[in-house]
Amino acid sequence: MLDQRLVRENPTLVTNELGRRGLNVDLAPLQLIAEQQRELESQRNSLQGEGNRIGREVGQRIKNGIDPQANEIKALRDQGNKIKQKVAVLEDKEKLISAKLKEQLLSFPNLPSAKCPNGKSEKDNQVLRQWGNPIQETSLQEHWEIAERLKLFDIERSVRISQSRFVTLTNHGARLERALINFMLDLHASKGYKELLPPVLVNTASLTGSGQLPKFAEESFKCADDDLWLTPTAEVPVTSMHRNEIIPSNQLPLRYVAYSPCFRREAGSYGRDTRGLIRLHQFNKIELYWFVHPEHSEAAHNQITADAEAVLQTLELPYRVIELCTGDLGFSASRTFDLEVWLPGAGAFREISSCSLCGDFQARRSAIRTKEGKSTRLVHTLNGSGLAVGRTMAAILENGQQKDGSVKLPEVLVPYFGANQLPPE
RNA sequence: GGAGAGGUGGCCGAGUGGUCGAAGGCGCAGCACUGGAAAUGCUGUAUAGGGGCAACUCUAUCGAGGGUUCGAAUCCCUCCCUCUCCGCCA
Repeated sequence: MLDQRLVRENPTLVTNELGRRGLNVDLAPLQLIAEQQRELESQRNSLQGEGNRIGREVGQRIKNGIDPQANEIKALRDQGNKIKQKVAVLEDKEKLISAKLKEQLLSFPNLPSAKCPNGKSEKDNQVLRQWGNPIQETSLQEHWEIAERLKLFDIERSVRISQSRFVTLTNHGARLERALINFMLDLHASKGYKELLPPVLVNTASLTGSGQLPKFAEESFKCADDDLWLTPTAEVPVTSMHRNEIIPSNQLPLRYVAYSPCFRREAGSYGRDTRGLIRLHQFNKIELYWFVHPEHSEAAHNQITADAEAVLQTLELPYRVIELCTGDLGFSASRTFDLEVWLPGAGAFREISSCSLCGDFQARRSAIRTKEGKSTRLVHTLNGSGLAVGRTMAAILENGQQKDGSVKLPEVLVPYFGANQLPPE
Protein backbone atom coordinates (compact mmCIF):
# COMPACT_ATOMS: atom_id res chain seq x y z
CA MET A 1 0.00 0.00 0.00
CA LEU A 2 1.16 3.49 -0.76
CA ASP A 3 1.78 5.90 2.05
CA GLN A 4 -1.26 8.10 2.48
CA ARG A 5 0.92 10.98 3.51
CA LEU A 6 3.03 10.66 0.39
CA VAL A 7 -0.08 10.80 -1.77
CA ARG A 8 -1.19 13.89 0.07
CA GLU A 9 2.10 15.72 0.12
CA ASN A 10 3.86 14.58 -3.02
CA PRO A 11 1.36 13.30 -5.58
CA THR A 12 3.64 14.28 -8.44
CA LEU A 13 6.30 11.88 -7.28
CA VAL A 14 3.76 9.09 -6.99
CA THR A 15 2.33 9.79 -10.43
CA ASN A 16 5.78 9.81 -11.97
CA GLU A 17 6.85 6.60 -10.29
CA LEU A 18 3.65 4.80 -11.22
CA GLY A 19 4.17 6.18 -14.71
CA ARG A 20 7.45 4.29 -14.86
CA ARG A 21 5.40 1.13 -14.45
CA GLY A 22 3.28 2.15 -17.40
CA LEU A 23 0.38 3.33 -15.30
CA ASN A 24 -1.21 6.57 -16.28
CA VAL A 25 -2.93 7.86 -13.17
CA ASP A 26 -4.26 11.20 -12.20
CA LEU A 27 -3.79 11.40 -8.48
CA ALA A 28 -5.57 14.72 -8.02
CA PRO A 29 -8.92 13.12 -7.06
CA LEU A 30 -7.23 10.80 -4.60
CA GLN A 31 -5.23 13.61 -3.12
CA LEU A 32 -8.44 15.57 -2.69
CA ILE A 33 -10.05 12.65 -0.88
CA ALA A 34 -7.03 12.31 1.36
CA GLU A 35 -7.19 16.01 2.21
CA GLN A 36 -10.91 15.78 2.91
CA GLN A 37 -10.34 12.81 5.13
CA ARG A 38 -7.77 14.67 7.14
CA GLU A 39 -9.97 17.77 7.37
CA LEU A 40 -12.94 15.72 8.60
CA GLU A 41 -10.81 13.87 11.07
CA SER A 42 -9.42 17.07 12.48
CA GLN A 43 -12.89 18.62 12.82
CA ARG A 44 -14.20 15.51 14.50
CA ASN A 45 -11.23 15.41 16.85
CA SER A 46 -11.78 18.91 18.16
CA LEU A 47 -15.51 18.30 18.57
CA GLN A 48 -14.84 15.12 20.45
CA GLY A 49 -12.40 17.02 22.62
CA GLU A 50 -15.13 19.50 23.46
CA GLY A 51 -17.51 16.67 24.25
CA ASN A 52 -14.94 15.09 26.51
CA ARG A 53 -14.52 18.33 28.40
CA ILE A 54 -18.26 18.59 28.96
CA GLY A 55 -18.42 15.02 30.11
CA ARG A 56 -15.66 15.61 32.61
CA GLU A 57 -17.32 18.80 33.79
CA VAL A 58 -20.60 16.99 34.50
CA GLY A 59 -18.81 14.28 36.41
CA GLN A 60 -16.87 16.81 38.45
CA ARG A 61 -19.94 18.83 39.41
CA ILE A 62 -21.95 15.83 40.43
CA LYS A 63 -19.03 14.69 42.50
CA ASN A 64 -19.00 18.10 44.16
CA GLY A 65 -22.55 17.55 45.33
CA ILE A 66 -24.59 19.26 42.67
CA ASP A 67 -27.95 17.63 42.01
CA PRO A 68 -27.79 15.67 38.74
CA GLN A 69 -31.22 17.05 37.89
CA ALA A 70 -30.17 20.68 38.41
CA ASN A 71 -30.56 23.07 35.52
CA GLU A 72 -26.83 23.69 35.09
CA ILE A 73 -26.28 19.99 34.60
CA LYS A 74 -29.18 19.79 32.24
CA ALA A 75 -27.69 22.59 30.14
CA LEU A 76 -24.39 20.76 29.90
CA ARG A 77 -26.18 17.59 28.90
CA ASP A 78 -27.95 19.45 26.12
CA GLN A 79 -24.63 20.81 24.93
CA GLY A 80 -23.19 17.34 24.97
CA ASN A 81 -26.09 16.04 22.94
CA LYS A 82 -25.64 18.71 20.31
CA ILE A 83 -21.98 17.86 19.94
CA LYS A 84 -22.82 14.22 19.73
CA GLN A 85 -25.12 14.88 16.81
CA LYS A 86 -22.50 16.92 14.99
CA VAL A 87 -19.90 14.23 15.57
CA ALA A 88 -22.25 11.58 14.21
CA VAL A 89 -22.71 13.54 10.97
CA LEU A 90 -18.96 13.99 10.57
CA GLU A 91 -18.32 10.36 11.37
CA ASP A 92 -20.65 9.16 8.67
CA LYS A 93 -18.94 11.33 6.08
CA GLU A 94 -15.52 10.34 7.30
CA LYS A 95 -16.28 6.66 7.19
CA LEU A 96 -17.37 6.85 3.58
CA ILE A 97 -14.33 8.83 2.59
CA SER A 98 -11.88 6.70 4.54
CA ALA A 99 -13.23 3.54 3.00
CA LYS A 100 -12.90 5.02 -0.45
CA LEU A 101 -9.39 6.22 0.28
CA LYS A 102 -8.30 2.88 1.67
CA GLU A 103 -9.82 1.01 -1.25
CA GLN A 104 -7.95 3.16 -3.73
CA LEU A 105 -4.67 3.05 -1.85
CA LEU A 106 -4.89 -0.72 -1.73
CA SER A 107 -5.42 -0.89 -5.47
CA PHE A 108 -2.16 0.83 -6.41
CA PRO A 109 0.95 -1.26 -6.98
CA ASN A 110 4.24 -0.56 -5.28
CA LEU A 111 6.49 2.21 -6.52
CA PRO A 112 9.51 0.87 -8.39
CA SER A 113 12.91 1.17 -6.78
CA ALA A 114 15.22 3.85 -8.13
CA LYS A 115 17.45 1.00 -9.27
CA CYS A 116 14.76 -0.73 -11.26
CA PRO A 117 15.38 -0.04 -14.95
CA ASN A 118 12.62 1.61 -16.96
CA GLY A 119 10.84 -0.47 -19.54
CA LYS A 120 7.48 -1.36 -20.97
CA SER A 121 7.34 -5.12 -21.01
CA GLU A 122 9.39 -8.23 -20.50
CA LYS A 123 11.19 -7.38 -23.73
CA ASP A 124 12.96 -4.64 -21.82
CA ASN A 125 14.21 -6.89 -19.04
CA GLN A 126 17.96 -7.10 -18.68
CA VAL A 127 20.13 -10.18 -18.43
CA LEU A 128 22.44 -9.60 -15.48
CA ARG A 129 24.50 -12.76 -15.62
CA GLN A 130 24.48 -16.35 -16.68
CA TRP A 131 25.73 -19.47 -14.93
CA GLY A 132 26.67 -22.85 -16.40
CA ASN A 133 26.79 -24.01 -19.98
CA PRO A 134 23.40 -24.46 -21.62
CA ILE A 135 23.21 -27.69 -23.61
CA GLN A 136 22.45 -26.81 -27.22
CA GLU A 137 21.07 -29.82 -29.06
CA THR A 138 18.02 -30.20 -31.24
CA SER A 139 17.33 -33.88 -30.68
CA LEU A 140 16.40 -33.58 -27.03
CA GLN A 141 12.98 -34.29 -25.57
CA GLU A 142 10.86 -31.89 -23.62
CA HIS A 143 10.30 -32.72 -19.96
CA TRP A 144 6.72 -33.89 -20.43
CA GLU A 145 7.79 -36.31 -23.11
CA ILE A 146 10.40 -37.76 -20.78
CA ALA A 147 7.96 -37.86 -17.89
CA GLU A 148 5.34 -39.64 -19.98
CA ARG A 149 7.90 -42.14 -21.26
CA LEU A 150 9.20 -42.87 -17.76
CA LYS A 151 5.69 -42.81 -16.24
CA LEU A 152 6.58 -40.11 -13.75
CA PHE A 153 3.08 -38.66 -13.77
CA ASP A 154 -0.48 -39.43 -14.78
CA ILE A 155 -2.20 -36.52 -16.43
CA GLU A 156 -5.29 -38.23 -17.79
CA ARG A 157 -6.42 -39.66 -14.49
CA SER A 158 -5.71 -36.33 -12.80
CA VAL A 159 -8.34 -34.76 -15.03
CA ARG A 160 -10.72 -37.41 -13.73
CA ILE A 161 -9.80 -36.56 -10.15
CA SER A 162 -9.80 -32.80 -10.58
CA GLN A 163 -9.60 -31.12 -13.97
CA SER A 164 -6.98 -30.05 -16.45
CA ARG A 165 -3.80 -28.43 -15.14
CA PHE A 166 -3.62 -30.86 -12.24
CA VAL A 167 -1.10 -33.64 -12.01
CA THR A 168 -0.63 -36.83 -10.06
CA LEU A 169 3.02 -37.67 -9.75
CA THR A 170 3.67 -41.39 -9.81
CA ASN A 171 6.47 -43.74 -8.86
CA HIS A 172 9.88 -42.13 -9.42
CA GLY A 173 8.16 -38.85 -10.21
CA ALA A 174 6.50 -38.69 -6.82
CA ARG A 175 9.70 -39.69 -5.11
CA LEU A 176 11.79 -37.18 -7.01
CA GLU A 177 9.41 -34.36 -6.09
CA ARG A 178 9.66 -35.34 -2.43
CA ALA A 179 13.44 -35.59 -2.69
CA LEU A 180 13.64 -32.11 -4.18
CA ILE A 181 11.47 -30.60 -1.47
CA ASN A 182 13.61 -32.11 1.27
CA PHE A 183 16.84 -31.21 -0.46
CA MET A 184 15.85 -27.57 -0.88
CA LEU A 185 14.59 -27.23 2.69
CA ASP A 186 17.79 -28.75 4.07
CA LEU A 187 19.98 -26.54 1.92
CA HIS A 188 18.32 -23.34 3.10
CA ALA A 189 17.99 -24.47 6.70
CA SER A 190 21.73 -25.13 6.74
CA LYS A 191 22.24 -21.45 5.95
CA GLY A 192 20.25 -20.35 8.96
CA TYR A 193 16.79 -20.06 7.49
CA LYS A 194 14.04 -20.98 9.94
CA GLU A 195 11.82 -23.64 8.47
CA LEU A 196 8.04 -23.19 8.32
CA LEU A 197 5.21 -25.35 7.14
CA PRO A 198 2.35 -22.86 7.01
CA PRO A 199 -1.39 -23.34 6.49
CA VAL A 200 -2.40 -23.31 2.86
CA LEU A 201 -5.86 -21.95 3.59
CA VAL A 202 -5.47 -18.27 4.34
CA ASN A 203 -7.96 -15.56 5.21
CA THR A 204 -8.80 -12.40 3.31
CA ALA A 205 -6.69 -10.22 5.59
CA SER A 206 -3.62 -12.30 4.80
CA LEU A 207 -4.14 -12.07 1.05
CA THR A 208 -4.69 -8.33 1.35
CA GLY A 209 -1.60 -7.94 3.48
CA SER A 210 0.74 -9.41 0.92
CA GLY A 211 -0.92 -7.69 -2.04
CA GLN A 212 -2.97 -10.38 -3.81
CA LEU A 213 -6.24 -8.73 -2.79
CA PRO A 214 -8.29 -6.75 -3.56
CA LYS A 215 -7.03 -6.61 -7.13
CA PHE A 216 -6.35 -10.21 -8.02
CA ALA A 217 -9.25 -12.09 -6.52
CA GLU A 218 -9.86 -13.95 -9.77
CA GLU A 219 -6.40 -15.51 -9.53
CA SER A 220 -7.10 -17.38 -6.28
CA PHE A 221 -9.36 -20.24 -5.34
CA LYS A 222 -11.89 -19.29 -2.68
CA CYS A 223 -13.72 -21.50 -0.20
CA ALA A 224 -17.46 -21.10 -0.53
CA ASP A 225 -18.52 -21.19 3.11
CA ASP A 226 -15.58 -19.65 4.89
CA ASP A 227 -13.41 -16.58 4.76
CA LEU A 228 -10.59 -18.74 3.45
CA TRP A 229 -8.68 -18.97 0.21
CA LEU A 230 -6.15 -21.45 -1.13
CA THR A 231 -2.83 -19.70 -0.94
CA PRO A 232 -1.16 -18.89 -4.27
CA THR A 233 2.27 -18.89 -2.59
CA ALA A 234 3.77 -19.36 0.87
CA GLU A 235 4.66 -15.69 0.70
CA VAL A 236 1.08 -15.01 1.85
CA PRO A 237 1.01 -16.98 5.12
CA VAL A 238 4.60 -16.07 5.93
CA THR A 239 3.93 -12.35 5.55
CA SER A 240 1.02 -12.72 7.93
CA MET A 241 3.14 -14.61 10.44
CA HIS A 242 4.07 -11.17 11.73
CA ARG A 243 1.02 -9.15 10.73
CA ASN A 244 0.24 -6.47 13.33
CA GLU A 245 3.51 -7.06 15.12
CA ILE A 246 6.37 -4.92 16.22
CA ILE A 247 9.57 -6.88 15.81
CA PRO A 248 12.40 -5.74 18.11
CA SER A 249 15.21 -4.48 15.89
CA ASN A 250 17.74 -6.84 17.46
CA GLN A 251 15.70 -9.76 16.11
CA LEU A 252 16.02 -8.61 12.50
CA PRO A 253 16.55 -9.94 9.97
CA LEU A 254 14.06 -12.78 10.23
CA ARG A 255 14.73 -15.31 7.51
CA TYR A 256 12.21 -18.05 6.79
CA VAL A 257 12.11 -20.93 4.40
CA ALA A 258 8.63 -22.33 3.86
CA TYR A 259 7.42 -25.26 1.84
CA SER A 260 3.86 -25.14 0.61
CA PRO A 261 1.67 -26.32 -2.19
CA CYS A 262 0.52 -23.29 -4.20
CA PHE A 263 -2.82 -22.84 -5.90
CA ARG A 264 -3.48 -20.54 -8.81
CA ARG A 265 -6.45 -20.27 -11.10
CA GLU A 266 -4.26 -19.18 -14.03
CA ALA A 267 -7.19 -17.27 -15.42
CA GLY A 268 -6.40 -15.98 -18.85
CA SER A 269 -3.63 -18.41 -19.64
CA TYR A 270 -5.73 -20.89 -21.61
CA GLY A 271 -3.65 -22.65 -24.18
CA ARG A 272 -0.32 -21.66 -22.66
CA ASP A 273 2.00 -24.35 -21.30
CA THR A 274 -0.74 -26.94 -21.49
CA ARG A 275 1.59 -29.90 -21.27
CA GLY A 276 3.65 -31.02 -18.36
CA LEU A 277 4.71 -29.43 -15.12
CA ILE A 278 5.24 -25.81 -16.07
CA ARG A 279 1.84 -24.28 -15.39
CA LEU A 280 -0.48 -26.09 -12.99
CA HIS A 281 -3.33 -25.06 -10.72
CA GLN A 282 -1.49 -26.77 -7.89
CA PHE A 283 2.27 -26.94 -7.56
CA ASN A 284 4.89 -27.18 -4.85
CA LYS A 285 7.22 -24.37 -4.00
CA ILE A 286 9.91 -23.62 -1.49
CA GLU A 287 9.76 -19.98 -0.56
CA LEU A 288 12.42 -17.79 1.03
CA TYR A 289 11.17 -14.81 2.98
CA TRP A 290 12.98 -12.05 4.86
CA PHE A 291 11.81 -9.37 7.26
CA VAL A 292 14.62 -6.80 7.41
CA HIS A 293 15.50 -3.41 8.74
CA PRO A 294 14.79 -0.88 5.96
CA GLU A 295 18.43 0.10 5.67
CA HIS A 296 19.54 -3.44 4.98
CA SER A 297 17.03 -4.44 2.37
CA GLU A 298 19.17 -3.92 -0.71
CA ALA A 299 21.93 -6.14 0.56
CA ALA A 300 19.29 -8.64 1.61
CA HIS A 301 17.91 -8.64 -1.93
CA ASN A 302 21.26 -9.71 -3.30
CA GLN A 303 21.61 -12.35 -0.62
CA ILE A 304 18.16 -13.88 -1.08
CA THR A 305 18.83 -14.07 -4.81
CA ALA A 306 22.18 -15.72 -4.20
CA ASP A 307 20.47 -18.21 -1.88
CA ALA A 308 18.00 -19.11 -4.60
CA GLU A 309 20.81 -19.38 -7.15
CA ALA A 310 22.65 -21.74 -4.85
CA VAL A 311 19.91 -24.31 -5.39
CA LEU A 312 20.39 -24.24 -9.14
CA GLN A 313 24.16 -24.31 -8.81
CA THR A 314 24.07 -27.24 -6.43
CA LEU A 315 21.77 -29.06 -8.85
CA GLU A 316 24.14 -28.14 -11.69
CA LEU A 317 21.40 -26.54 -13.72
CA PRO A 318 22.41 -23.69 -16.06
CA TYR A 319 20.47 -20.50 -15.56
CA ARG A 320 20.53 -16.79 -16.05
CA VAL A 321 19.56 -13.90 -13.83
CA ILE A 322 17.18 -11.31 -15.22
CA GLU A 323 16.47 -7.90 -13.81
CA LEU A 324 12.83 -7.07 -14.43
CA CYS A 325 12.09 -3.66 -15.87
CA THR A 326 9.51 -1.35 -14.32
CA GLY A 327 6.84 -2.48 -16.75
CA ASP A 328 7.19 -6.17 -15.85
CA LEU A 329 7.32 -5.75 -12.09
CA GLY A 330 4.81 -7.62 -9.94
CA PHE A 331 2.21 -5.74 -7.94
CA SER A 332 4.01 -5.71 -4.58
CA ALA A 333 7.58 -5.54 -5.83
CA SER A 334 9.82 -2.51 -6.08
CA ARG A 335 12.64 -4.48 -7.66
CA THR A 336 12.84 -8.07 -8.89
CA PHE A 337 15.46 -10.52 -10.07
CA ASP A 338 14.12 -13.54 -11.92
CA LEU A 339 16.08 -16.75 -12.20
CA GLU A 340 15.53 -18.54 -15.50
CA VAL A 341 16.64 -22.12 -15.81
CA TRP A 342 17.78 -23.57 -19.09
CA LEU A 343 15.45 -26.21 -20.58
CA PRO A 344 17.44 -27.86 -23.37
CA GLY A 345 14.46 -29.88 -24.60
CA ALA A 346 12.36 -26.78 -25.05
CA GLY A 347 15.46 -24.84 -26.08
CA ALA A 348 14.55 -21.96 -23.83
CA PHE A 349 15.14 -20.32 -20.49
CA ARG A 350 12.12 -20.57 -18.17
CA GLU A 351 11.40 -18.66 -14.99
CA ILE A 352 12.01 -20.85 -11.95
CA SER A 353 12.38 -18.23 -9.24
CA SER A 354 11.41 -14.65 -8.70
CA CYS A 355 13.25 -12.71 -6.00
CA SER A 356 11.55 -9.49 -5.06
CA LEU A 357 12.27 -6.59 -2.81
CA CYS A 358 8.93 -5.23 -1.64
CA GLY A 359 10.22 -2.37 0.48
CA ASP A 360 7.63 -1.28 3.04
CA PHE A 361 4.71 -2.05 0.71
CA GLN A 362 3.60 -5.30 2.32
CA ALA A 363 4.71 -4.13 5.76
CA ARG A 364 2.36 -1.16 5.54
CA ARG A 365 -0.56 -3.32 4.43
CA SER A 366 0.22 -5.84 7.14
CA ALA A 367 1.31 -3.40 9.86
CA ILE A 368 4.68 -4.98 10.49
CA ARG A 369 7.04 -2.59 12.24
CA THR A 370 10.27 -2.55 14.10
CA LYS A 371 11.25 -0.32 16.95
CA GLU A 372 14.27 1.90 17.27
CA GLY A 373 14.43 3.76 20.53
CA LYS A 374 11.10 5.51 20.80
CA SER A 375 9.98 5.48 17.20
CA THR A 376 8.54 2.65 15.18
CA ARG A 377 9.29 2.06 11.53
CA LEU A 378 7.88 -0.25 8.92
CA VAL A 379 10.17 -3.16 8.11
CA HIS A 380 11.06 -4.18 4.58
CA THR A 381 10.08 -7.56 3.20
CA LEU A 382 11.64 -9.74 0.55
CA ASN A 383 10.62 -13.00 -1.00
CA GLY A 384 12.13 -15.40 -3.46
CA SER A 385 11.36 -18.88 -4.68
CA GLY A 386 13.97 -21.31 -3.74
CA LEU A 387 12.67 -22.94 -5.97
CA ALA A 388 9.49 -23.86 -7.79
CA VAL A 389 9.69 -27.63 -7.40
CA GLY A 390 7.78 -28.80 -10.49
CA ARG A 391 9.79 -26.60 -12.79
CA THR A 392 12.96 -27.82 -11.11
CA MET A 393 11.94 -31.38 -11.88
CA ALA A 394 11.30 -30.38 -15.50
CA ALA A 395 14.78 -28.87 -15.69
CA ILE A 396 16.39 -31.94 -14.17
CA LEU A 397 14.64 -34.20 -16.65
CA GLU A 398 15.60 -32.14 -19.67
CA ASN A 399 19.16 -31.45 -18.60
CA GLY A 400 19.85 -34.97 -17.38
CA GLN A 401 18.39 -36.95 -20.28
CA GLN A 402 20.75 -39.54 -21.72
CA LYS A 403 21.04 -41.27 -25.09
CA ASP A 404 19.85 -44.57 -23.59
CA GLY A 405 16.62 -42.98 -22.40
CA SER A 406 17.61 -42.72 -18.77
CA VAL A 407 17.90 -39.50 -16.81
CA LYS A 408 21.03 -38.67 -14.88
CA LEU A 409 20.26 -37.01 -11.55
CA PRO A 410 22.40 -34.39 -9.81
CA GLU A 411 24.78 -35.92 -7.28
CA VAL A 412 23.35 -33.99 -4.34
CA LEU A 413 20.02 -35.72 -4.78
CA VAL A 414 21.40 -39.21 -4.29
CA PRO A 415 20.95 -39.22 -0.50
CA TYR A 416 17.42 -37.93 -0.97
CA PHE A 417 16.34 -40.00 -3.94
CA GLY A 418 18.37 -43.13 -3.34
CA ALA A 419 19.83 -43.41 -6.82
CA ASN A 420 21.78 -41.26 -9.27
CA GLN A 421 19.55 -41.87 -12.25
CA LEU A 422 16.05 -42.61 -13.47
CA PRO A 423 16.25 -45.88 -15.38
CA PRO A 424 15.11 -45.90 -19.05
CA GLU A 425 11.42 -46.70 -19.65
C1' G B 1 -21.93 -30.94 16.54
C1' G B 2 -23.78 -30.34 22.22
C1' A B 3 -22.77 -27.82 27.13
C1' G B 4 -20.05 -24.22 29.78
C1' A B 5 -16.15 -20.34 30.66
C1' G B 6 -13.61 -16.33 28.81
C1' G B 7 -11.21 -12.39 25.55
C1' U B 8 -7.79 -5.81 29.37
C1' G B 9 -0.75 -3.10 27.78
C1' G B 10 5.44 -7.44 25.94
C1' C B 11 3.43 -11.10 29.80
C1' C B 12 0.43 -12.03 34.44
C1' G B 13 -3.57 -9.58 36.52
C1' A B 14 -7.10 -5.69 38.97
C1' G B 15 -10.92 -2.82 37.48
C1' U B 16 -19.18 -3.34 36.94
C1' G B 17 -20.81 4.04 34.61
C1' G B 18 -17.36 9.81 35.96
C1' U B 19 -10.11 13.22 34.84
C1' C B 20 -9.09 5.02 33.37
C1' G B 21 -4.65 4.64 28.43
C1' A B 22 -6.20 1.83 32.46
C1' A B 23 -3.94 -0.20 39.90
C1' G B 24 -0.39 -3.94 41.21
C1' G B 25 3.25 -7.41 39.72
C1' C B 26 6.73 -9.53 36.15
C1' G B 27 9.78 -8.29 32.17
C1' C B 28 12.68 -4.47 29.76
C1' A B 29 15.68 0.32 29.70
C1' G B 30 18.24 4.30 32.30
C1' C B 31 20.18 6.16 36.89
C1' A B 32 21.83 5.41 42.05
C1' C B 33 24.30 2.02 45.39
C1' U B 34 28.97 -1.67 44.38
C1' G B 35 35.79 -2.94 43.27
C1' G B 36 32.36 -5.63 39.98
C1' A B 37 27.85 -8.13 40.25
C1' A B 38 23.46 -9.88 42.82
C1' A B 39 19.91 -7.81 45.91
C1' U B 40 17.75 -3.00 46.70
C1' G B 41 15.95 1.98 45.52
C1' C B 42 14.39 5.75 42.02
C1' U B 43 12.74 6.94 37.09
C1' G B 44 10.85 5.52 32.56
C1' U B 45 8.45 1.87 29.49
C1' A B 46 1.53 0.74 24.12
C1' U B 47 -0.09 1.89 19.11
C1' A B 48 -2.17 4.93 15.26
C1' G B 49 -3.61 9.66 13.34
C1' G B 50 -3.71 15.22 13.62
C1' G B 51 -1.09 19.96 15.28
C1' G B 52 3.82 22.09 16.91
C1' C B 53 11.02 23.62 15.45
C1' A B 54 10.58 21.46 20.08
C1' A B 55 9.14 20.59 25.10
C1' C B 56 4.46 19.13 24.25
C1' U B 57 -0.60 18.65 22.94
C1' C B 58 -5.43 16.85 20.86
C1' U B 59 -8.16 12.43 19.17
C1' A B 60 -8.94 7.22 18.88
C1' U B 61 -7.95 2.26 20.65
C1' C B 62 -9.38 -2.62 26.94
C1' G B 63 -11.38 -9.14 20.63
C1' A B 64 -14.51 -6.55 16.21
C1' G B 65 -18.86 -3.79 14.95
C1' G B 66 -23.31 -1.35 16.50
C1' G B 67 -26.43 0.78 20.64
C1' U B 68 -27.75 3.33 25.55
C1' U B 69 -25.54 7.80 28.20
C1' C B 70 -23.45 14.47 29.09
C1' G B 71 -19.80 10.38 30.09
C1' A B 72 -18.55 3.09 28.67
C1' A B 73 -12.99 -1.38 29.79
C1' U B 74 -17.50 -1.39 32.88
C1' C B 75 -24.63 -1.70 30.70
C1' C B 76 -27.40 -3.79 26.00
C1' C B 77 -27.25 -6.25 20.94
C1' U B 78 -24.62 -8.79 16.87
C1' C B 79 -20.36 -11.14 15.18
C1' C B 80 -15.37 -13.29 15.69
C1' C B 81 -11.92 -15.94 18.42
C1' U B 82 -9.81 -18.86 22.53
C1' C B 83 -10.18 -22.45 26.46
C1' U B 84 -12.63 -26.74 29.20
C1' C B 85 -15.86 -31.08 29.11
C1' C B 86 -18.81 -34.49 25.98
C1' G B 87 -19.46 -36.51 20.99
C1' C B 88 -16.97 -37.42 16.26
C1' C B 89 -12.35 -37.89 13.79
C1' A B 90 -6.51 -38.33 10.72
